[in-house]
Amino acid sequence: MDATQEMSEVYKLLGDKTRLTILALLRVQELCVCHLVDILDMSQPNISQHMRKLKSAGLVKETRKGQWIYYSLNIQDKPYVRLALEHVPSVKEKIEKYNSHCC
Amino acid sequence: MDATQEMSEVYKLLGDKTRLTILALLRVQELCVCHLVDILDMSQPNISQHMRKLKSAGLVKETRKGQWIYYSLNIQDKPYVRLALEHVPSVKEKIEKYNSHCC
DNA sequence: TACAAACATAATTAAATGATTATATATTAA
DNA sequence: TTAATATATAATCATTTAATTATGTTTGTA
Repeated sequence: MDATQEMSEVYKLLGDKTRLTILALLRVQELCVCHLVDILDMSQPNISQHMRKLKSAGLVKETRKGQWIYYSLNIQDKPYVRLALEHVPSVKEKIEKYNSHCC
Repeated sequence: MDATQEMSEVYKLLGDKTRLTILALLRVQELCVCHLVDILDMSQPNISQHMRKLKSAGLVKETRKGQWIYYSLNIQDKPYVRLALEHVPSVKEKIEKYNSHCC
């Protein structure tokens, strides 16, 4: 797959409001699925499916912490994704209440 | 429509290899439909449909020059689109032969 | 060990999307 | 005015996609 194709595949992933918001949230801090379900008010399987796509594209990575699986950004090597996320409106206020506890 | 939604709509448009290439080509110079048909080796209606989407999202504008309709970028007010296109692999070699004539 | 919680996966469905085919419109040239 | 060229639009079709529903897997806990 050529580079332009790869870029368009990534933009396709950003081309969904839910996923774009998830990535913007993860730019603030790592989060587990239950956080995302709560913040975005969507079903758990729906969030999981989005995370699977993001993960298989290499945009996020996961870390299990006991019962919870935390997702974080994995875009060091994708400067254009970083730039894209820098332009997404702030989501910090959506996230602050989750700083210390899980669901 | 909120700003994040708008951004995701734009990324959805970039999330197609044909359209991403068209935008990269237009970054080099304005082009008419017949150029794009020729360069991308796709059907005229197909290109026209893509141009309609790009135009209705405000990413390109058109100028009629006699028989031909030239498209050009219209992204002065969309810095994140400019940044995105700066990272698309160069398409200059695809375009050079069209500098002076039309189809 | 048994149960509950967190998450993933699979199957299904409805809607959106890209491409094709056919046709219409507008401009230029004979 | 007729024909040809460039482009747009409409209709159709196959594929993809987001979401839901149902079920499976793993981890922690009673």
